[in-house]
Amino acid sequence: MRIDDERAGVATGPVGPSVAAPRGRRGRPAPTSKDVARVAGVSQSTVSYVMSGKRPISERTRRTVLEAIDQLTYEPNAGARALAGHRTNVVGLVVPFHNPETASGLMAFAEEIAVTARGRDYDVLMLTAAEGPAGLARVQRRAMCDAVIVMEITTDDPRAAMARELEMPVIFIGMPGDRAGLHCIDFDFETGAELLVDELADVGCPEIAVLGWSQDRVGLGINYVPRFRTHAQARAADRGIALRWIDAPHTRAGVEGFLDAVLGPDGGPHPGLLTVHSPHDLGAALQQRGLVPGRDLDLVSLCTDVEAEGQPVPPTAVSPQPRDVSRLAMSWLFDLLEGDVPAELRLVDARLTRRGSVRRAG
Amino acid sequence: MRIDDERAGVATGPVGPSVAAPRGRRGRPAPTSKDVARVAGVSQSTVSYVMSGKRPISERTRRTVLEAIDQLTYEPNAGARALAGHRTNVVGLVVPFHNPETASGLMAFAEEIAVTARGRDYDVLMLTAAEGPAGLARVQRRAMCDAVIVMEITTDDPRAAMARELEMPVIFIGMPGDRAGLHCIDFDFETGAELLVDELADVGCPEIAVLGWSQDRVGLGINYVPRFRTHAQARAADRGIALRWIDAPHTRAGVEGFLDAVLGPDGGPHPGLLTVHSPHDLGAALQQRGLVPGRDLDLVSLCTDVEAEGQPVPPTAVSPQPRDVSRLAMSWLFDLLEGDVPAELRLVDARLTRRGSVRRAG
DNA sequence: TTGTACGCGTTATCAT
DNA sequence: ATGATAACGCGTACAA
Repeated sequence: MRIDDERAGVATGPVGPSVAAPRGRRGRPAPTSKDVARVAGVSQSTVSYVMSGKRPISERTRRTVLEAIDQLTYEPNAGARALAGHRTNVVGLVVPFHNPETASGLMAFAEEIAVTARGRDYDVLMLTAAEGPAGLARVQRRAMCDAVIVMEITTDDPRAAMARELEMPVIFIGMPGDRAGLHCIDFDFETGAELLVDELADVGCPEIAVLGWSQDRVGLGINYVPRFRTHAQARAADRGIALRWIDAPHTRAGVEGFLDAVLGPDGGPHPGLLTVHSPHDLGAALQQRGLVPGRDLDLVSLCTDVEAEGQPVPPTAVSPQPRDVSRLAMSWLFDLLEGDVPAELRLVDARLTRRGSVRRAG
Repeated sequence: MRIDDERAGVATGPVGPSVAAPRGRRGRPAPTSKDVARVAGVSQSTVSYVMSGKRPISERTRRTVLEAIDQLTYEPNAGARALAGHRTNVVGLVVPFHNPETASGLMAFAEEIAVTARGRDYDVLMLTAAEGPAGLARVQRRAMCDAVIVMEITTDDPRAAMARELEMPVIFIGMPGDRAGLHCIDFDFETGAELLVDELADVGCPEIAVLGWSQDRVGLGINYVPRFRTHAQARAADRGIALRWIDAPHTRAGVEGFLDAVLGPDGGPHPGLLTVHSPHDLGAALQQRGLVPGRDLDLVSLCTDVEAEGQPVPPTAVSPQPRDVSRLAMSWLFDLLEGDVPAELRLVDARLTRRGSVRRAG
């Protein structure tokens, strides 16, 4: 089919047969468990028990019922089920939509959560961070989900107090300053920082220059920002090497400014470079200056494996593992839904992946 | 609070008072409309009618009821409401999680949809494209939402047939080859292509080189890819200028290969450049070669305003306007929920924004 | 203008 | 091992 001929107007008129077949009370209504019961020749409660497995059913009736379900393509009405069962089979996910910088990371989180949820017949309600703590209260009072996952926690997050009040399980990805009574899961940024600093220190860098987060991002109060920084600095001090930390925006200009500030004279020694940005811009800027990581200088990065391997010179890096974090959060969430689990902090291990952007001895 | 001292183990133990206060039947259950009725001294149905406005209520009782609602912080139980009212106040959103390239665009779509939904007291159920057509059938049979928005439609999309079967409104962002009976909304990529080609033709470029989508992306069968390409080529032919189209992956190497192939000799004339990628990499590669758009050559781009303005030399561009498309989709969706609206194609206007990356005459 | 009563489709508690 | 039946909380037709 060619589309050329249909672009006459910007708002094209009616197309196809739907004008004649108005949407509405077309087709039959969705089958109910009552229908299944009738077809299978059993009572409605038996259908329910076959589905839930909450009481022994003879193999014969079980098959009959399952066949009827299959034949009618029956699926339980979510509202009715929630009303009677006090369970929605839905998890809320509070998405921090601001900041396009981390969009691909957020998508990784969200996808993993959605897929994991479906794997246990759960669905995901997408909530916006803009609703704040009130949003959490709302979904609980309306009984729209059984639990909530909240991403991008700030040190002074107002949702922490709300989470403590709620009767519904809440899992924080990230952590507020005071996490008493909260279920928090996060990547081990502390160890990550140490691994990266160590990697540069081990090859004899006399100095480390860190390209940190933009001021905007620091201003948000995301908890892992100071966590990473503090530990990087502490480890550098332990190793007896200087560390220069420069926050810069996630732009071409930001990266250039950083390099201008930290690179030594041409031909001279360069400091070890550590970036918490996507290595994309930094890599391009270095290339432009004719500097190749692993040959002319040493570079390590805090970035996902996907980001690292998309680079011309993939950097040695620590990945914050969004997918692992999500999976762990979901499995914890399901445990919480089944029984009581003490509030605690769970950290996902940091690991360094070497990719040859550091000049290793030997 | 310092976190240093708590990193002893990777999985830290219980923290805070929640160990003593197990989650469970704490607090009271959410108030019901019956509770509101009792407090307000009216019948339950009156409460319902006050909320829906579906019958006249005396100002006095209305106030009393609203006060009771406020006092109890009552919110209607979503399951019960859906069961009785045959309406969920939820819209499904099918998110195409694959391809990290367009993550920031997807987030823009999703955020706009979520915010618009909340503006009318709707929520958003996040569905994965991985469920395919069956996912649409599922949410309808379970009565989990009142309508669905599907993004990233391919020319031969299997969800099109399903959408025609469903009783629930479905809005496609993008369009399949045969859109009879479907409600589709999309950006006017055809006009966008023409505007971009014209812009280069108008300043006398003897030739245009297009940096197209990666083969991966082309292979997905996203409908706007051939739409854009066909119209760009046709318009170039109309204008009597040559157009070279080169598909390349969204990487540094892809961009370099493109430039190597199309740029003229040093000092010689360069073709007008048109990129459908984010202009980020192309801009960097040009800069590295000492070429400044608007001074040494002409460059136009198909990218969002945010992407354009994040560049050192913001390119003249046509934005696919993800937010406008989302808003329009939602307003159309609400119309569909209120009554019958004929199936049609709605296109969002293409506009060119000049930013000085093209050497204009005069 | 307001109250009464039934039904929505499940789950879960009684019986048998 | 299975069948009646009572909630669950809200919307709405019917009565008053």
